[in-house]
Amino acid sequence: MSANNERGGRTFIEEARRAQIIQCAVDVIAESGYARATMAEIGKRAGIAKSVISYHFADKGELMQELVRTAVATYTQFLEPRLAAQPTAAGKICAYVTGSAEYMSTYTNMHLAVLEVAFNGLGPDGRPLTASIPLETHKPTLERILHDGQVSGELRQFDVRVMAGLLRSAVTHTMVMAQRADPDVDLDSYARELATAFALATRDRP
Amino acid sequence: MSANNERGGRTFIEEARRAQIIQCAVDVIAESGYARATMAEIGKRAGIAKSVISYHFADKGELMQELVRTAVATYTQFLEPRLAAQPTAAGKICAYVTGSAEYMSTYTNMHLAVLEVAFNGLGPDGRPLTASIPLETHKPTLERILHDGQVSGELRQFDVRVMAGLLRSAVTHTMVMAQRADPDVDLDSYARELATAFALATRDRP
Amino acid sequence: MSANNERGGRTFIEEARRAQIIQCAVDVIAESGYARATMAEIGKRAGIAKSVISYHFADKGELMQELVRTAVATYTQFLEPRLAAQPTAAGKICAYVTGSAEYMSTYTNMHLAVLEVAFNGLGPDGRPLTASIPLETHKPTLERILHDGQVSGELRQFDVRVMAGLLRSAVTHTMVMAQRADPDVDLDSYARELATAFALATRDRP
Amino acid sequence: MSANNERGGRTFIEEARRAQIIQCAVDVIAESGYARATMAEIGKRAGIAKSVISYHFADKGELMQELVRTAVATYTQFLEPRLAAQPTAAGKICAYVTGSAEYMSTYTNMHLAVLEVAFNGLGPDGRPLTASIPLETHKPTLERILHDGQVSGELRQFDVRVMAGLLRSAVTHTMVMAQRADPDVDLDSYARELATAFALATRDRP
DNA sequence: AATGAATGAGATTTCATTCAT
DNA sequence: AATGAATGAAATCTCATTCAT
Repeated sequence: MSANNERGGRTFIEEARRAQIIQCAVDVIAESGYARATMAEIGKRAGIAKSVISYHFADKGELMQELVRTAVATYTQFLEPRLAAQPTAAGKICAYVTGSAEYMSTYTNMHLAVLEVAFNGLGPDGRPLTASIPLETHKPTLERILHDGQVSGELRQFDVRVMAGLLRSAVTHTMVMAQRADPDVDLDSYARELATAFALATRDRP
Repeated sequence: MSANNERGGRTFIEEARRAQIIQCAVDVIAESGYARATMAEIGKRAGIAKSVISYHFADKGELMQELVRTAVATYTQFLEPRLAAQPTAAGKICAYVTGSAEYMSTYTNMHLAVLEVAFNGLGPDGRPLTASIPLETHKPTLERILHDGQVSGELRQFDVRVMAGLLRSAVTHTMVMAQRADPDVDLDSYARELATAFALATRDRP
Repeated sequence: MSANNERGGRTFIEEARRAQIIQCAVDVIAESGYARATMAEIGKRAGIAKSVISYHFADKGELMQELVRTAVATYTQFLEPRLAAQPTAAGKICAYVTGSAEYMSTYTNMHLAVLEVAFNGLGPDGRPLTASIPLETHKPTLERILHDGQVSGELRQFDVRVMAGLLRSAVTHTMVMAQRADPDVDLDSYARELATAFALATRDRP
Repeated sequence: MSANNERGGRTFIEEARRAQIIQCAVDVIAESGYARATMAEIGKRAGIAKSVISYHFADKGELMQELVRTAVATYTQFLEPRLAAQPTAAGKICAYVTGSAEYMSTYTNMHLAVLEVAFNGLGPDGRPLTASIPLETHKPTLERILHDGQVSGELRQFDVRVMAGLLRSAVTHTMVMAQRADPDVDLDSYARELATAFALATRDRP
């Protein structure tokens, strides 16, 4: 890898391989769980020797880090316009829930994989990173949305951190569990149910 | 272990050892994460050789299974009277959330450990058991409560499975994340905030 | 290994195994060189699985460290009485050279192995330890002997560090090379030749 | 490489590349030790891909062999006129020691590197070459000088192989160790000390 | 002449599990 | 009932080497 690793300056082919490897890692993790996602398994899935992974990523940690980075970027790009399109806080909340469901339908494995990594993966220090970075990604955004809604009088007075946390859980936990329990679940209507619940829980006038 | 394992017929000492080992596993998992909870580490914590664990449990899977069984039983015993004490659906929902917070304060490590196991552990088939048994434990109970509330006209018409799922997530995910982010968080008031949200989201008349 | 590693408190059997493993490592290194002395190779020589080595030593570094420690202690125990028996500086110098030759005949592999480790081994920091500790072991002793000889007027005025260095080299390098070139070399007479040279090079009156 | 490798018939550019690669190998080995001198590292130092090294040298063994050959040739060219300039055996001995010190000051890395290779490198058979070729290079020359000195009556009767070995060690071991211990050591005066010692140890009349 | 990419062999280390005592 | 000792499978990572371009 040598100099390439240091940010920027990567071949087209290299980018393609990295993307392919990340995708295979995503698939293996989503289908078989983090514990089974060994270098050998990922390599087998990609049809390459496991040392090829070592060639393109400094170590397993970097691979997982890149996987998470990719997933978060994809998710954010997916969600942002949908949030921006809604003028009201209620609209944004609904868009967050339904948009996440839509994302989850489109990028199922990626959504599952990033959660697996978040819960099972270890940081560089060897300690579990347990959802530290990835899952908290959108919390600041959510808190701002909720806060603005309270200021404008659209939403009632509640603890924004609690509600933001519940919103995150609804998306990264509730829906994921539902889909795991029944892969054929209709995420769309599931999300609408959740959105209704949040609308009632957050609106100002009872 | 010989014949003893097959349910029943365990010495008093045996039971004590098993309980001790489970407790040590709980502590190690809660403090250091599932990945670090090796047999050696658990044994060290218990002050015994790791082979003693193998002596009392068929394999690591059985240990984890028993850990989960214990935790679920404790949780259920803790929660049941609190639910029974509430005549209304709204009361039961509130009791579920606040009771869980109370449980989480009392049995912090157990609550954390069982989630770690649920997310990271592997089933007998080698596939991740991801929340299969443990997290779904109270879902039927919750669904019944919600359903009864709808029938009696106390609660509005929503999809009980969705709402039950969200309730489970609030307890096993939202609050846990909150505590991880800030170990000094006041779980009591956190739970009250959640309870309010659920009251608004589920009550019949707006 | 657990608690045992922490100094003291080792089983008899464990000590025996450690000694056996060290001895096998010595033999492999002396016969095939440091590069070939892999865990697998050492294990094979000892007739044990390579993981047994890991069981008794924290890592390869600790094994090498113990090997060097053992060798240095053996060498020192061998040499000390021979030095103490000589009252004069000249006698001690001669005893150092001839005693080392005798040691080398008795513990050939150990002498060779410790030099291999010194030159090829890596320290905990990953940098080569190149003879740092082991080879310098007796230099202070030599320097004191030479210094005392100068003070008493028995030896001429020379730089004691240079002469001590040359003495060390004669023993760890000249004789070793000679034996490698011809394994049947008579170390005894070889040492006597060296001793004569040093006597002439150090005595006071020409 | 095709046919070029077989001696002779190398482009000017080819020769330049080979020389550059050898020099970089020398520097890496001297500064970081043999174990760290991987193809990748040497390539990085030279600013070329590691496959370029494979292109110019059959394998790592050939590179090291060429490195040693170059170093020995340089050393010999450096030393020869200094030896020839001295008519007496004593003068040649002194010139050998001081000349080597001068060489070591001028080509520090090369001197260090060739020793590293001699001690750590493996021969074509996979066995360590341990100083076989390189370190013995000048021993015949030294033995002849010593022998001639004895015949002419200038030097006393000693075993020329032993004394030649000690002379080699003084240069390849004693001085190297001294410089490693203290990089600022004054090699010139160090060499003069050694020369005096050898003069006393070898001259005929006490 | 040069190189990026790929590869496979091999080294170290971890860990659940087994076994004789 | 307990344990120290041993084991083998598996995982990660390194490195010299090869090959198509």
